Amino acid sequence: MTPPRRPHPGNRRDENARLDVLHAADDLLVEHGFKALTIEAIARRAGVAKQTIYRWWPSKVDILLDTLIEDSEKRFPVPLPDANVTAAVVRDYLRAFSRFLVDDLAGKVLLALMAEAQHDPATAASLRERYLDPRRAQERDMLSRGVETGEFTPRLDADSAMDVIAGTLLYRASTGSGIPDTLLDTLIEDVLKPAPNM
Amino acid sequence: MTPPRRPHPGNRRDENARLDVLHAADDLLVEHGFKALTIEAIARRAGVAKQTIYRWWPSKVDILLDTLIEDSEKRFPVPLPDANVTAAVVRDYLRAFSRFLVDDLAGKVLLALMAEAQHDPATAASLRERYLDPRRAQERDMLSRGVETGEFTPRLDADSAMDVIAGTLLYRASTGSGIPDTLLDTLIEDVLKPAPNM
Amino acid sequence: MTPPRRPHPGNRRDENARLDVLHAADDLLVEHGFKALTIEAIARRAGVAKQTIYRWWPSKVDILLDTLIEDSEKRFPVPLPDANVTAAVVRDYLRAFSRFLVDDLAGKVLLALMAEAQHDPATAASLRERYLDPRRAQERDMLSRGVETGEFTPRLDADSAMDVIAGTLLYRASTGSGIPDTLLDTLIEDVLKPAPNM
Amino acid sequence: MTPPRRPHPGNRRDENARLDVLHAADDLLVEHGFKALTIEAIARRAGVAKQTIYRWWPSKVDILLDTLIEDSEKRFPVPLPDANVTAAVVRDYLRAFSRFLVDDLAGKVLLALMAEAQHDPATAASLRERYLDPRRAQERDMLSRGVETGEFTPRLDADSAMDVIAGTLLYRASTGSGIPDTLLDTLIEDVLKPAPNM
DNA sequence: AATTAATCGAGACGGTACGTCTTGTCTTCCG
DNA sequence: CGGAAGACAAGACGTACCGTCTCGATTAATT
Repeated sequence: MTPPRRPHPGNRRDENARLDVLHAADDLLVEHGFKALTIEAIARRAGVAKQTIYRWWPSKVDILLDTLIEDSEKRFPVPLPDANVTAAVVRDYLRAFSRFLVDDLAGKVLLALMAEAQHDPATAASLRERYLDPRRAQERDMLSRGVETGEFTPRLDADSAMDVIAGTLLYRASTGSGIPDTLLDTLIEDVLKPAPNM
Repeated sequence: MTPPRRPHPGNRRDENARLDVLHAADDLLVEHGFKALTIEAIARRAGVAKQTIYRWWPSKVDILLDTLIEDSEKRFPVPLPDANVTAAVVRDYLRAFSRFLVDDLAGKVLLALMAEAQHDPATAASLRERYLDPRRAQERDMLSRGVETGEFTPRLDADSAMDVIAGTLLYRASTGSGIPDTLLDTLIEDVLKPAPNM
Repeated sequence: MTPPRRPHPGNRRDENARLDVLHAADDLLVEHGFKALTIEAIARRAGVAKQTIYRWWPSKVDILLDTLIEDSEKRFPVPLPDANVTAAVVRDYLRAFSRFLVDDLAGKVLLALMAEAQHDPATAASLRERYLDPRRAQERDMLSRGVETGEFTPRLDADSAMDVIAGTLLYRASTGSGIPDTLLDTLIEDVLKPAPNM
Repeated sequence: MTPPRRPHPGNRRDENARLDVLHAADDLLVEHGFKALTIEAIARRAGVAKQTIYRWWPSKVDILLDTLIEDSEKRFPVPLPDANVTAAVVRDYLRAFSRFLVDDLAGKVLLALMAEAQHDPATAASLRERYLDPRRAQERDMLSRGVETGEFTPRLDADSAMDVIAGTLLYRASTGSGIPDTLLDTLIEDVLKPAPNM
């Protein structure tokens, strides 16, 4: 009588449901903003029962984190640990990051999560553990190697330097100001102080 | 029947009610976070009717903005337009700003509003118009005068330079990392490039 | 600058305000029903301050009672105590009452107050004291004199007989069934049993 | 966290909640009157969420109607269509109705709904469709059969006769006058005119 | 004439209830 | 057992009235 909405794969986790939820959350965030991103709305849009969401994700923040981690890795991977860290490599990485924040719809997810982290300690913890800290470790490593090879001579430690750069880019992106190449280049010059033979 | 709990000032706005709401909102934000900052909770805590809040504030964000504007002016006023802008003046101003963000409970209001602005365009507009833009205009003016007198020789325009500094400080504060004086000093050195006779 | 809204008669009660309130209440009841008859709506419509209403009337029910008493006296006065009570006199009185209930907008006020009396004991008391009891006393007297002169030979006492007649008419009016003359005539015949030489 | 106060039967309607609401509404009406019968109060008393009430009942009137219909059927059922309609049967039915109105707490529900119907057309429609019309149809049938068998010889049609009787009884009950047996008996005599061999 | 006293329109106030929405939990039934 | 469906208790949303109050103006009667 009732048409089967979706083939149930039995007692294994339904990969279709998982993807539907991820996409629904992403779409809702982009289309209607974080305020409209309720569990009910996601379930409605994904054609999924609320319980299915609660079963697999502790909160809507974790849904976004899942998509953010996947997308970040695709859009602006940190250069591999064994790569040669030249000034150009770092600049390209930061440009990719800037484009992710400003032009990429997936970048909105990061901005939204950064904001939500300010409102909710649990989000702050998840975001830090699953996203910020791992990436920062890679970035710190990248910069450190650049410093070791004399490519950069920053006055700040690698972590603080990354805070200056990331903080500036996030601030510009979050206020909708955009990030011109000249701004980023000057920032790299002033903070990282690359060797003149760049 | 019910004893009057507070003298009604008639058909003029009740200053007591206004202050009670402001303080209640502030306290709730600090004690229980932005998530607990509901109109109902503010009304309950302030001993005020919900309608009194809706009558005078379009949203809870505007309540926070009212407290933020007052507190900012008290805690870290921008140096007056006719003041002599030395490197020390700028450094002191930025230190006051840093302390506001890190140590002052009122600083949490700014961080919360920055976050909420990311979630809600209306908040973004209010925050920009009533707080960020006016202060930025003063700060830009401050820096520009310092540049004119040769006190600073930044490679960036005054606005971008302020974005770097503010973005960095806000990022550090929002992640709970703290803002050591050495970080701020180096940031000033690298970005604003003060004259050596500082 | 501001045009004077209404000439104040000074420290005497403003008769215009009184009439405006009465008419506003009446109009609102007829146009939008009892549910829309709020003090705020009356004040709004009458162009009067709420306090002016609360100063002179204990409740909105008393406003309606004021209009009801005036209108009833005009539309269907009880025959004077010294009048000769013939069957025709009684029938004419009851027909006037029926018309008041069914056709007259003022009759809606009585139906509304009867209903409200069921919901609110204070209304029941006011309605009884200021309206029902005085009229019933006159009606009882009217019937009693008709019985004394042999015009009627009811099996019930005057009060119960009036309850049957009034109850029936109010029920028909309140259900919107209307009150045909034949129904009223038969009711008089069966209950009051007038002398055959009517 | 919160211990389950009641076993959840899942996605089927919770019969316990339904009964709790019905009883809470009934109790509140009897104890504090119609004015205190708010959805919030019912929910509070029943230990039920407001949404649960709004999910199943369009308005508080429909809650009362549910209880009224059940109680009426129990307390004073109309004699079955195939029963022999003697004067005694009709008198007993009307006495049960009178007792329901005067002595039974459930009778207050009918009086309250009759009153509310006067204030609110939607209530009038519901009350008529779900209660008054069905019962009246049965009563009309009862009387008609009594007339056909010569048990009664009323001057009025069955419907009008019932209006006289019901109107009188409701009026007496609503004014708190009570309904003595002699009043009811005389009313039956005068209006229905039963055959003398009663 | 100056003062006093009451009325008036206006509207702020602390409350309560409205009907809607979302939360996270729980239960049923189907595949 | 996973998943769709959806009932449930809880509680916030923003609005409408309640009845009380205070304001500043206006006007009549009393100094």
